[in-house]
Amino acid sequence: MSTKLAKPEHCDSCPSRGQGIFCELEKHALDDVSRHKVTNVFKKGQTLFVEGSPPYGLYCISKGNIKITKTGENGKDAIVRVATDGDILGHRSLFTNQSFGATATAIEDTSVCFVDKKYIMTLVQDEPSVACNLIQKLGRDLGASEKKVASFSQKNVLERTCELLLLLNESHGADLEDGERKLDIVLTREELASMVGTATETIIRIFSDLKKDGIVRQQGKTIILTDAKRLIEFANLSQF
Amino acid sequence: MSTKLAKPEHCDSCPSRGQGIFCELEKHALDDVSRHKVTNVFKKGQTLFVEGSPPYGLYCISKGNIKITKTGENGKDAIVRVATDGDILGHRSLFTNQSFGATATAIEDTSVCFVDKKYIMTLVQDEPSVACNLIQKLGRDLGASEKKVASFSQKNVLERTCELLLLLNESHGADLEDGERKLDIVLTREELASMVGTATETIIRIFSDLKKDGIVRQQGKTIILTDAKRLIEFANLSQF
DNA sequence: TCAATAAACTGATCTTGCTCATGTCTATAA
DNA sequence: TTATAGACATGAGCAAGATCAGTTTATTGA
Repeated sequence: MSTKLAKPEHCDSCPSRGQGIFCELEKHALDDVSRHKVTNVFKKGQTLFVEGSPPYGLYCISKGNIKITKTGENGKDAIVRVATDGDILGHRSLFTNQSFGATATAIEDTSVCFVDKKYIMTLVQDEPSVACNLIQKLGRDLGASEKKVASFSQKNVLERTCELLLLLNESHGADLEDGERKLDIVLTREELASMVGTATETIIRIFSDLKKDGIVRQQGKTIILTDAKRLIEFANLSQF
Repeated sequence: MSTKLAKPEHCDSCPSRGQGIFCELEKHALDDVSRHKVTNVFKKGQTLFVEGSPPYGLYCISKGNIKITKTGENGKDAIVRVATDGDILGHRSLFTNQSFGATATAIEDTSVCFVDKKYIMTLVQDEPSVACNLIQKLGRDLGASEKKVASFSQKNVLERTCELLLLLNESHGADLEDGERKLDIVLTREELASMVGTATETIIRIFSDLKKDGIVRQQGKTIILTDAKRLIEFANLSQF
């Protein structure tokens, strides 16, 4: 990881400007947000916060990827969500006055802005657009989560794996020549397994099958979807 | 179902007053909400809305229970959530401008108030307390949903079943003599199965085991938890 | 640059829970 | 009352996927 991550001095120049919850704010209001934030770069593997601890504010991802995990009794982690550019973290716990329900860990070097709890609370009161964007973010997260719950009830591991690849395609996919799609996120087999809710060995087996069938291929650690259409069939999807 | 459900003329006299998103509104503002709502009683089995259709407003449950289901390719339903007194429905789709991601069906005769989309949107803009309560509701729902995702990844069917019973205890439990807890919601084995994400036969087997072990018993259709402590052990829970 | 460690992979075996088949019980309607 | 349907229950066999054990291939770091 030699990518140098800039520490944007102002939200205006944030790589994720336009996607965050502050995107509709007027200039002077955004200036104010800028003054109240602190930017930090979290190295791959570093944790932003840990399950069970109380939230002190809101985390906005400027550039990078963060995994949100819940640890089970057995010690195995479940990745419930991956947050990327423009996504926010800690909002759920912050407004429900609960301690963090999950742990946030950087998957790669990621620059994150932190906004103090007190400030963000008043901002939500004063700026309806921020509240609305927050509601939208939460709504989308909830929708994604409930879809996941349904998948667990109704689909087998292969179907869930293909579904995950399609979701990663939506969030991290980039066009390649030949209509191929490159997933701009590096995940280990273990991480993929704990996103799908299966054993690492099972994910490995499924991936070798998908490679044999010419549906995915790999360029180093990067996954490339060569045949997204067949992936949709495999995932057994209706509405998307 | 001979229970006569009142149609409250004013939100002030709503059985779920104090739990809803309007609970912090001043009298005149609540009067205004009352004027903009329509109350309906949905008979057991009736649907409020169907997966895929567009939302026209917000549903507030006055009294009763509604199941939120997603239907899979196989035709089997997954119950992703049960909404009860004071809960709202349709908020997720309403603010994300998506069509309904799931179907809402009355589990029992339930009285539901409907508030028009346009009105609720302006209300969220004008009344920070409504926005905040909405954020909180969404946050709690998201927390519950992500906990469910983790359970699917990490727990077996028995553990998930016990976890469900404990959740139902939180939301629908009432004290009985001898420290027993009565679950004030009637669910078929099939419904329980689609909440846990397993086959109906499996839930039946697990319930007969739990009965044999003296952990639950039944009074007609009503489930009674006789030994909640052992249920917690069975569910393999850490934080609750 | 080589040792140490982590990640990726493969095969064999075992377990959980699904499916299918069949039967009982209970409620509701004719 | 009996017919019919839906919910509940139980057994047997099977399959998906977990676990365990071992090998190979990348990464890292001193």
